[in-house]
Amino acid sequence: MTRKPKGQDRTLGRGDWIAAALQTLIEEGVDSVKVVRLADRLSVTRGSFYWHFKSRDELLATLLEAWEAKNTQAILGRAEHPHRDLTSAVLDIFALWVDRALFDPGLDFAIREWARRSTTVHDAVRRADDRRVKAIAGIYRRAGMTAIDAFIRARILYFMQIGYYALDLRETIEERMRYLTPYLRGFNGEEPDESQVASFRRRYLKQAAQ
Amino acid sequence: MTRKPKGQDRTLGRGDWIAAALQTLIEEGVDSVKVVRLADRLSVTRGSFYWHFKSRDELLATLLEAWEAKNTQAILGRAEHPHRDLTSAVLDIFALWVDRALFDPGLDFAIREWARRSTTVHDAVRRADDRRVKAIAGIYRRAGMTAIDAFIRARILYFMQIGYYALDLRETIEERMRYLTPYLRGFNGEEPDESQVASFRRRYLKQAAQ
DNA sequence: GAATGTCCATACACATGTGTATGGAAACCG
DNA sequence: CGGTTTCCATACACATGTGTATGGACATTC
Repeated sequence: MTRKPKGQDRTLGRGDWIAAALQTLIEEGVDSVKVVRLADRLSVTRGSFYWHFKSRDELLATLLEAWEAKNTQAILGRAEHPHRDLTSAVLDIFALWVDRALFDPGLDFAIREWARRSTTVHDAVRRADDRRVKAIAGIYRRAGMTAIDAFIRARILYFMQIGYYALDLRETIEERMRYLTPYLRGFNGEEPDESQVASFRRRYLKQAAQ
Repeated sequence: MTRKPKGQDRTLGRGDWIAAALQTLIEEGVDSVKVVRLADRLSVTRGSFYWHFKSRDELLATLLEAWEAKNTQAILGRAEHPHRDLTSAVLDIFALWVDRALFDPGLDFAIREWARRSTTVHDAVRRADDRRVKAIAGIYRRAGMTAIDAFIRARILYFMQIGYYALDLRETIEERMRYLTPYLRGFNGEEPDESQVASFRRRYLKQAAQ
């Protein structure tokens, strides 16, 4: 067994196990995050795992922390950033839903599914959802709505998107870009500025083409 | 072993296994629908199961059929029924979301979670979602909207509710009844008739109190 | 009331999963 | 270059799960 500390087949670290576990979590759910399978995937035996981790539970706790630290920030950052009008603010949130580099729905949903069977995870998800909805409500508040209307509109926007992921429709970018205007009309209760919609559409269709 | 064909501890049938499996499915997900555990739950051994079913897969297929045959009908029935105005039609849909006797979100969501790991189930869920959205779109069509606007509003209403279940908020009926008016305003883009809202609220708060 | 059918217990073979104990090879460090 | 540390293989004990084979107890039927 040759050791190459910085080569291709260098030795494994906690990070490698976590990365493999995150992918399995997203693709197959928590129940499929098994130590044996990860070992197979990484082409080592379980002996390695139990050197890096105390137990499977410790790995799972780490996965939750990784999600908590990362996935909510994208939403908060965009929602709290000041915008010149309501349309551009909501389009900025839409960008999260179509750009996987900004927000990973697979991870978010895998955690959410896990949350249904673990109170610890459930509580963590609830805190995250609260923060996200509050941040989006700020957009409608700044557009001049009452606190309650802003809160409800934020819920509709956010819940609808979570529902979209729950449905697991697997539409193409083109399909998703088709109905931007009626969505904005539905969410905001006002007619959107078509030039902003068009430029948003162009931008993400081009990005997807790359 | 005493046999009492019509007594309390009568002999088991397929239906008993299916009922137990459905409950486990809802409470713990497909991955927890194990033959051993069902046998424990029913206080028999697995020998009984393999008399009634060929395999675990056969049981799972039966669960999907049970859902397909039942849970979509509630939505279609309410949505296709004619109403005197938009508010009453949408309130009639709302009733589905608050009354577990009409629509079982737990079952629906358990199936949806299962669908993420089985293409057969995924296809079945997709067909059901299509029919549901089309039916709700009919409500907005009859209220005079264009086909596209009706379709998008139906999506927002339906997706938002699926998202609500995905969030697994566990609110009380009182909390859920609090924001009816702003929800209707958000969904329909018009001011709801407050007397209709009030009577809806009274009706379901009273029902919950029983 | 003997044969048949219905429902379930028991025992067996096998697969997959967790966690522990132990030792061994490469890398690092003095 | 000998000792220590780092990382992993191997072997073992145990738990949980599926599916099969077989026989036994009760009920039904003729």
